[in-house]
Amino acid sequence: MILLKIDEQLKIIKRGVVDIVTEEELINKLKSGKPLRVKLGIDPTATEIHLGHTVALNKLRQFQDLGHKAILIIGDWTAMVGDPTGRMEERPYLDKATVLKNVSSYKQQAFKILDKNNLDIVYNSEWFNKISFEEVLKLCSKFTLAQMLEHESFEKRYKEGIPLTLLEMMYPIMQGYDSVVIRADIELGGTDQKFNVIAGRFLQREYGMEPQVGLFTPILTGLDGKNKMSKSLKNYIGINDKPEDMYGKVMSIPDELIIQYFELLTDIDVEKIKDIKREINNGQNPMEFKKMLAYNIVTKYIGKKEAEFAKEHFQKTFSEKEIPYHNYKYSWDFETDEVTIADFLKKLKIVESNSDARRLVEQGGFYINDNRVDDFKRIIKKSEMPFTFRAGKKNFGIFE
RNA sequence: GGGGAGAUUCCAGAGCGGUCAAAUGGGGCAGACUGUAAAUCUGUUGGCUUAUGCCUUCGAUGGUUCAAAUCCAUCUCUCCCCA
Repeated sequence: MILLKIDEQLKIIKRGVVDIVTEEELINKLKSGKPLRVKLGIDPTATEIHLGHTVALNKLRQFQDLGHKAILIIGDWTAMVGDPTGRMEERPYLDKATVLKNVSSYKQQAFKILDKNNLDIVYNSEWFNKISFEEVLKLCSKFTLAQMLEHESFEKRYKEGIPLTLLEMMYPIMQGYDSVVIRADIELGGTDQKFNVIAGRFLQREYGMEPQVGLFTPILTGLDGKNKMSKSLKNYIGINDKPEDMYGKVMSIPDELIIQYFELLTDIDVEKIKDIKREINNGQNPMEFKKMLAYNIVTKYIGKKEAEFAKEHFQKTFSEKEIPYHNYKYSWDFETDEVTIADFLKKLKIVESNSDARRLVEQGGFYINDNRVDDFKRIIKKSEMPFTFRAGKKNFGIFE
């Protein structure tokens, strides 16, 4: 693989990157002409990768395409500890079985973005299972409390009197040690990873290595337009989402996020994105661009055919107010031929309790065959099939 | 090791013997409006065969009382100050 010229590489590398520590070191590393070892760590704390994760994954892919060596660290060990970054409370300690379960699905999802060929996948349990306590102490001796408190999350928690354990403070050290073990030249991460990445630089230096360069991508804002995209806040778009859901979720983002999403989640040319920005500012309906964005994202992560489908689905559902019941087919799966609304909704996992169901009905959010149901005591009969139902805005389907 | 403060429903945070399923705000959900945007407004937000009824909930366990989130004891956890 022949590497591109340095300035051409830099142009690609720097797209969507908000900070480099340091650019000068990066250039020097590129000048060596050798493929660089580019590290990205992901902790399998949940089963699903969402678009927030893909920002850095995309960047890693770009390095692969440039001929560098991608090293994906699966933090099966660090996942148990949990990254305390940005957290105001201790994360529940994940058990090994859960983590292992997450690992396999993570890998499958990561391959949607990464090139399998030029990729090393390593688990940090490989070294953390073996590390001696002596070595751990040695690592700890490199850091002072004051250094740790430079970490904003730690300082904040400390100052506000919120519990902060030593275990959590070990996290940056562990992540840094990963870089030492795999001899990373570059580490990718969101800006929130700065402290952890810099800890890696620090440790590498202590171990007599040239420090890695930190390359930071912005944090993708979630669907609520306020917080970072995360599973726990339920403001995410999953990489395994159904095409129509992915499309729909993109359509539901606040307008202010459109440009950010274009920049971080699509391969659309930077100049083109600037044009879009200008047009929106000139009063063009942002919805049109949002549709384009949604189409692009679905195409990229799922496929063109699915994107077409999702687009049509959206058009029908929301623009023409025709609810596509037929896309969600159900068969009569109840124990009896007659069920109450509460049982119906509980079985479909739309509500969790009878009270919940009652509320939904009382508030006018339940429809059968497009007729609002006011009577909570109404019985749904198998003989009514086929019929359509709708509960709130997001849940609907047809029984046939 | 010593002293002090605290643990409340999804979150923050009131309540400090009955009127407490527990104020208020945030979040969630539903409705109106709309571009499944934002903003706004309204309702709702423990559970139960809807009942001015019952059950479970205010860190845990025991106790006092006709009655406890509220008082007492012990325990667990957290924060602060001093060593």
